[in-house]
Amino acid sequence: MSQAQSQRMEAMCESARTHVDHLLVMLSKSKMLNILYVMNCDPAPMRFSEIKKRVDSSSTTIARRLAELEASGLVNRKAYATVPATVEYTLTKDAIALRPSLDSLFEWVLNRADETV
Amino acid sequence: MSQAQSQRMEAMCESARTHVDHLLVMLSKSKMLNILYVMNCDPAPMRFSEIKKRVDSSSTTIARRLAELEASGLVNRKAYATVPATVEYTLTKDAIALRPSLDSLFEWVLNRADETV
DNA sequence: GGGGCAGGTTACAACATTGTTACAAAAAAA
DNA sequence: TTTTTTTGTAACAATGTTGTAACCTGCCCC
Repeated sequence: MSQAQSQRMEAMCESARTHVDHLLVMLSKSKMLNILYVMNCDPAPMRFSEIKKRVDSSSTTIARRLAELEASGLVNRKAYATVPATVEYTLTKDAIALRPSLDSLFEWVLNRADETV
Repeated sequence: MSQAQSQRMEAMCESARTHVDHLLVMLSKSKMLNILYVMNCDPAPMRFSEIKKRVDSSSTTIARRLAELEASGLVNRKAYATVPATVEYTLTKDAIALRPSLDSLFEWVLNRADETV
């Protein structure tokens, strides 16, 4: 392999690593797993207030997380011009692909919590 | 159901919820998923410096995370009286049960990172 | 006019987390 | 003797994150 190729490959690995890091940092933010989980449990579009209620956090945090998820292409946001406003969130195909992992992760968490009680 | 029973059940749910919360908060800490992942990838006991190198973080953070994992019964710590000190960490049975979830989660992360590159 | 609703945004103070630096201990190596 | 190694810990300043309270937009209802 030429030095140029090797450098390109290193750059690609570097890039992939930062993407992986970015995803992990995002997933590690508070309430992020909670949000993904409640949205995964119910395939129907979910409104802001419903997510907030199920996740049990402040509007600010929920709004921040949803914005981050949208920016990363994991949720779609659809606003309707009703009064009062209606906004629906749905998981994208990419996020739905996370479902088995999250199911299995939460199964583990719940099992563990059961045993610890 | 009597009121007393109902109260007991609520308390249990409450307790389970706090345990779930506690686990999720722990899993959401920085580098936590990274550590669990690198330890899951290699079933052999792993030394502090090796974990630090693979996860790429400061000693302080790695030490804090490992202490938290040990306190939660997810890793075992074994110190040998060698010079200089040797300390080995291994995942407990509980943590190993997390393996399929983590594998699948990281597969998703890596796939997603690939596509985004 | 005043109040309410959904779905936020903004500012800010309080709190939590991070990395850095310095330090330790103990024996072997230089 | 000084350095090196491993595995940390302590203190601290810098940085990041959180919730709260206030506010906003429409429009409808009283």
